[in-house]
Amino acid sequence: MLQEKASAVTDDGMTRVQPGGEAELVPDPSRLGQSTASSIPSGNEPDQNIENIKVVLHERELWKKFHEAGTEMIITKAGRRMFPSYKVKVTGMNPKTKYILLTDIVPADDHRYKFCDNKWMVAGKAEPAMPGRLYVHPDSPATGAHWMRQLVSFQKLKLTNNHLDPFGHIILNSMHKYQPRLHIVKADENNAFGSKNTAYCTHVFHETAFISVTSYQNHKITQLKIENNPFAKGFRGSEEGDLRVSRLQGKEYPVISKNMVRQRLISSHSHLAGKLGAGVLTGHPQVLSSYQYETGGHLSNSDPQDPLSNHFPQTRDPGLLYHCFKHRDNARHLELGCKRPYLETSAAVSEDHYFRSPPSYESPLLSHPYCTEAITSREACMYGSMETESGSGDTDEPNPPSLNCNMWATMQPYPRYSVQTVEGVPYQPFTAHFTNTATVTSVVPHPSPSMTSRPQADLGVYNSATAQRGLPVIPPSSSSSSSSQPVPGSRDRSTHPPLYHRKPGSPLRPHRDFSAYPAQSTMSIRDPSYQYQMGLSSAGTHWTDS
DNA sequence: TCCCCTGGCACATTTGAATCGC
DNA sequence: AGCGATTCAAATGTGCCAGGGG
Repeated sequence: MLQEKASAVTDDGMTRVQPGGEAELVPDPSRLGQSTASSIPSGNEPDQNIENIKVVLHERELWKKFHEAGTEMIITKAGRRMFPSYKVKVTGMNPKTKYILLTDIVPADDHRYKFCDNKWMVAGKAEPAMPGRLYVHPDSPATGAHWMRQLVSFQKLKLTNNHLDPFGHIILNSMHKYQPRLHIVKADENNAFGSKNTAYCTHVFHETAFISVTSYQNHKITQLKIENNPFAKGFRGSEEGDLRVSRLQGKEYPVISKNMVRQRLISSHSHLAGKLGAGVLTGHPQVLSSYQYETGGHLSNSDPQDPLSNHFPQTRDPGLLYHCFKHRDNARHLELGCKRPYLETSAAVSEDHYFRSPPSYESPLLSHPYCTEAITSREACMYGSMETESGSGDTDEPNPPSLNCNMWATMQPYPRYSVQTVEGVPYQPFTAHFTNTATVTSVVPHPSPSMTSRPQADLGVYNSATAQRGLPVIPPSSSSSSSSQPVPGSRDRSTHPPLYHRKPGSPLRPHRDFSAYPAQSTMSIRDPSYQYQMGLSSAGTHWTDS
């Protein structure tokens, strides 16, 4: 079925799916100097150019270096930036059309990893996925000219392992593999985000996959970070990362860190060298399109160098792309579960916050308005959706200021989650969840036995204020972000983001653009049924299944 | 005992307000 | 008064480490 409707695939594995269901051939992104980005345009305006948008990963070579070593990203309770930071160069946009750029980070597979013998190995089943969140670029929405004018940087994005993170950081599980994704949503006035005409595309750069850690496991990664991250300059200097420590401790001899000892011991006894280049990656890429979910097929990786290329499905069904939403109700079978190290401290965050009783799977993210304190910051607009539900009072901010950023709830797609496709179902436009609880709830999938322990919250577009007022609010632009006001008495701008104030004249009035969402057409941008990812590699060179 | 996480630390960079000169 | 350049303290980001908990 899906295969029959599959779009044409280019000889390089790159496929374009026309909104109308037709496929067109596009150049191999790698040949264009792009990373293995994939996009699946959506919407019903074939003459619009969202399907022609090209995205190039900035500092791809650096990303590759990390990828080859097995990228690790530190996650902390307070939130940690990614390094390398996620920056892209976008071309092919309509200069006058407004777009929203956002990223999310989804599990790359359903494994938990451990660093053993100087390589990553599967250590078991993944913890239940964290509530998905999106990071909306603070410039959003902005015209294509704006996006194409310069690099689009998501460097302010922060990762946390705090399940109750109130700051909108992207919540991840430690020792799990993740894949960042970029979504481009057309949001011009005639094609308001969430309207029937909404078009979007998703780009995935396989070399940006990483394993989240609370402390670096691979010394190679540590060194790469120190060498390349300006903020880590203090640890530079020959072997002197260690020498510095020794100086600090008033010792004449280098102090070898515990980690280094471990690394070096391991190195000396392992066959790392042989494995490094082997590309032994069996952690299956799981941030995959609905096609894979549906067909179990594999999409070819557009990156010919990626050993996992042939793990990706090549078929894509534009029809599925457009109408999956309702199918999800029947097809997404979830068993909610969640590691909750922080939940236990909060009575308000009850179990059912994470464990919704089937069959009416209801994402806690979506069923409970995000209503914590303002999570907006000067730059970051990361929107969560789950933390506060009815227990919003548990946050540190007793009186949450109104939130002017959108809240985005995301879900973590896993390939094994099947998405039942019903042919003939009308196209369901991409609809951001600037909706109230009821609306969101109405569209979340129901659990099924085929899906286990994977809370798949809808990728809703949430705004705390919106959730409370029922009015959607658009993310602030970066220009307006500079006008943000710090929280009085707050030293930590990251942990106490200032309220956000949109400058007059900022593009797109939120209410105009987002208030008219058809409640019943809400869908998830991260709903695998709406995702088309190609060339997604799940791991670095020595991320291996046991 | 091992693994993982947390909080504190020192250092470097970034940011923005204050100051100065034109 | 307005503008741009400079200075400097505060804020922020970073990896390392000791210690704690499961």
